Amino acid sequence: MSPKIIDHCALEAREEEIMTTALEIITELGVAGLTIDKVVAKLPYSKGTVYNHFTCKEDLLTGLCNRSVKNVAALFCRAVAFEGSSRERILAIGYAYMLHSLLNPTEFMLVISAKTPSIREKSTEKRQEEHLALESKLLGSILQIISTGLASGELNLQPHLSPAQVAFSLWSMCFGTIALLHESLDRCSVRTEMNLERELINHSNLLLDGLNWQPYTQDHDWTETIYKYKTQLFPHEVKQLKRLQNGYKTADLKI
Amino acid sequence: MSPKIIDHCALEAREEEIMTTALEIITELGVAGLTIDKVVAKLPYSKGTVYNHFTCKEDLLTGLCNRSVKNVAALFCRAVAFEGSSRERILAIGYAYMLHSLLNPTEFMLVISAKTPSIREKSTEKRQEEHLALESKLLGSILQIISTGLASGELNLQPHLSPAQVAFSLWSMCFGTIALLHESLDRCSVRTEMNLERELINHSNLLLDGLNWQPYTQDHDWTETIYKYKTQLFPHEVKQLKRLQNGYKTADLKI
DNA sequence: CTTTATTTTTGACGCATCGTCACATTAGAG
DNA sequence: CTCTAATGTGACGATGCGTCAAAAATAAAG
Repeated sequence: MSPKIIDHCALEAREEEIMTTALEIITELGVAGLTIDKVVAKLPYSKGTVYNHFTCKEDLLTGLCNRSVKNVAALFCRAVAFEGSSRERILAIGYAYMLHSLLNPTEFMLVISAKTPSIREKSTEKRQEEHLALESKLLGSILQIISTGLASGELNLQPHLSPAQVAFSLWSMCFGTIALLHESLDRCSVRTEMNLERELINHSNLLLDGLNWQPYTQDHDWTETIYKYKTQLFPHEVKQLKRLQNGYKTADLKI
Repeated sequence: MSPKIIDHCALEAREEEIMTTALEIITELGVAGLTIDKVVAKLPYSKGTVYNHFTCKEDLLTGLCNRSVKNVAALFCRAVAFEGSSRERILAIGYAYMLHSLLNPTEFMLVISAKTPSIREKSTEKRQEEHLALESKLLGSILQIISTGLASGELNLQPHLSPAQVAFSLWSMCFGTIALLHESLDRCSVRTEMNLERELINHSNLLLDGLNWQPYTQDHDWTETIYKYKTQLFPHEVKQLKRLQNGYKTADLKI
């Protein structure tokens, strides 16, 4: 009677494998170069099997995007646990977001792509919901820091602002800054002169000063805080990033 | 000798016609539903002619995006000319951006789409450059207001911040806020409760307070300023928006 | 071991869309 | 009217998507 029932674990592993292969192709050929046929060609499975996991190309892209957001969420959790003032921890969130975007430029771009109607329109309801849930998790980390800031008195909200609104401001600020500066990596424009790390910290500090989140920018040595992020909070990621950037440099010299 | 030589004006008019048709299709069927064949079918020209104007679908999308940015630039120019303090004028920029995004949701989405690698990768160098030039124009309007703010003493930049950096912060803040809240139009999530106008004003005010751009949020009646935007600066656009929203409501009721 | 019922995989196929290119059309100069 | 070069046309090959009927795989029952 009872026939082959596939291990749920094995299924998930394969889904992971498909996504990894897709990401390789995207990194190599760009999002536009991604083709289900190419994915299948690189994989020991057939097209039908891939379509058992993802209903269409767009669904696959949303899946990749979600995997990326999961990684961001993990970084955010570490930022929440940073030993320091609440303002140091909220700044660490932005720093984590930035690190992630620099370490995984392809995946970060996917997050933007996935917000695009042409992709949203076609991907599964299920994966859409997963995406929203993951984003809520991100906001959750931010809200957590906000509430400890409120509790400690370092942050005093003006009456017309709710924690959710503040969390949203912080998030959209990070998103906008990173999204717009990311392009400068391979394009020349007004933004070329800009440095993502510096701009993000500046922009964050402006907003946090505006919120009256203490200590103010001028009352604290933020360089030192950032040094702590680099050495204590995200040492592994920073090392990886340096290796990546040196790799690029060497590659450029060879040309 | 000299054969049929097409009027430069006529050429441009036709390009405009193609873009308008494409936009109609996108509004109706979404970006994913856009097909060159569909555009051609709606047009009295053939496919070859369309391909004389745009090298591929993506190039057409970038063209549409640029047309949209041109309209934003026009609104920004009006914001710059607003009679009021420099802070009122810089806030008007964000308000203009928001109005545009609400009035032309399809086109605003296109701006995000056009930043997507899959589209950028394929569109013409020429149109890419045009896009950057247009963005510089937007930043130019912002910079103009910043410099009058500096001249009047209402804005005092901290030494580590350049006007360009401030302009960039303002731009990315607007972009991020609008981009992330725009989705709420047709999706339910944490953000549903949020109101784009209120959030954008809040977020702008936080940032401007952080910059010490006077008058501060609590020292001025911003409700009145926004009333002026609505009645004096962008009366036509606001009226159009109200009509649009009423239209939606009526349409909903019919279902 | 064979049978059977059921799940899973397969890849050829039909369909849609893309972008091209050889040919047709057009408008003015001779 | 004829010739010429710019412009327009749409049939065509190529590519990629998503499906589905058939094949393979699996595990319990006989």
